[in-house]
Amino acid sequence: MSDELLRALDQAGVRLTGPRREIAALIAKRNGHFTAADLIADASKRRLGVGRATIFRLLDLLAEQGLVERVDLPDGRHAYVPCEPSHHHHLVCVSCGAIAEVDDCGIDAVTAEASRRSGFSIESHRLELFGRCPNCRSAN
Amino acid sequence: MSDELLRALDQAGVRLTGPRREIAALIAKRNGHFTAADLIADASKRRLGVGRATIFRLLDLLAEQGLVERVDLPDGRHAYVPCEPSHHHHLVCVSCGAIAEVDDCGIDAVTAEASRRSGFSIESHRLELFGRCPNCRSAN
DNA sequence: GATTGATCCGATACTTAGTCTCATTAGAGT
DNA sequence: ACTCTAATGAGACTAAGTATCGGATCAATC
Ligand SMILES: [Mn+2]
Ligand SMILES: [Mn+2]
Ligand SMILES: [Zn+2]
Ligand SMILES: [Zn+2]
Repeated sequence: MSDELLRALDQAGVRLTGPRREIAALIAKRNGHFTAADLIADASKRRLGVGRATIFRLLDLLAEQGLVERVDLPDGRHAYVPCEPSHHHHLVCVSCGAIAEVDDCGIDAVTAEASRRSGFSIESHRLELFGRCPNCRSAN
Repeated sequence: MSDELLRALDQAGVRLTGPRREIAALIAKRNGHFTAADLIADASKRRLGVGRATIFRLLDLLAEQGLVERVDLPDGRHAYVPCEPSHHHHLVCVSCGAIAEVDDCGIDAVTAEASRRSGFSIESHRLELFGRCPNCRSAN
């Protein structure tokens, strides 16, 4: 349900407008990752009158709040996934686009080692794992 | 020097054309990451007559050969870094754009654990580390 | 060194993602 | 209900990237 997104937006002190409710519903209805273009297509299919720019604006806002996270697909597309606001990483199914979240399982040791070897101080990292989800594994 | 790129291209069995030599030289002259737009600007500044499309085409080709790798910057831009063809990851200096390469230091354990928890089979991963290089650390 | 054919080229048109501006609307606190 | 500001949709605009195509050029062969 989109209630979660809306509640979090309310929390963030921004207005709960009509278009935002509608777009949030579209996002909630999706599974796996989606692009801005997907949402724009959804919206126009349902004849919601929301403007293109409004969708980009809401995605930015949600990303700032950590409610949605940007994923760079291997093919170069920019997608988003609905998200817990805490730090974690994403498993992306290359077959169906399903997403699983994993929290840090040992990454900190890796970054510490990389820092030691390179002399860099590490401020942030991005780890994306690509593979096949349980469904797609058994389906084939 | 760009000789390394050219040798590798030759190895790959493609033609060593004039434009490719010139673009390779531009890449070799860069340090840190660069975007297609950077190269296009470099080329036009030097009045090389190379076409925009040729630059995109060579970047694709180099990326296929693993001589250059695409990095998705935190701000969403697509950049490239000159690269060893073997698997490894990149440390990106958020201040000056310098790059260091680190090979797998314990990532496999992380992906194995993520796979166990999620049921995904993991086929590939992408790890990017962002921070400050030794130069930029001491410069401030 | 000339011939030749596939590869590669630049020009140009096109598509798509994303941003910006601005006049109008509508949310939320009073 | 009133008000003031945040947010909206329309549309122009920019920038990234792709597709097409006739002409140039590389490199293998003779
Ligand atoms: Mn997430
Ligand atoms: Mn590299
Ligand atoms: Zn799947
Ligand atoms: Zn630096």
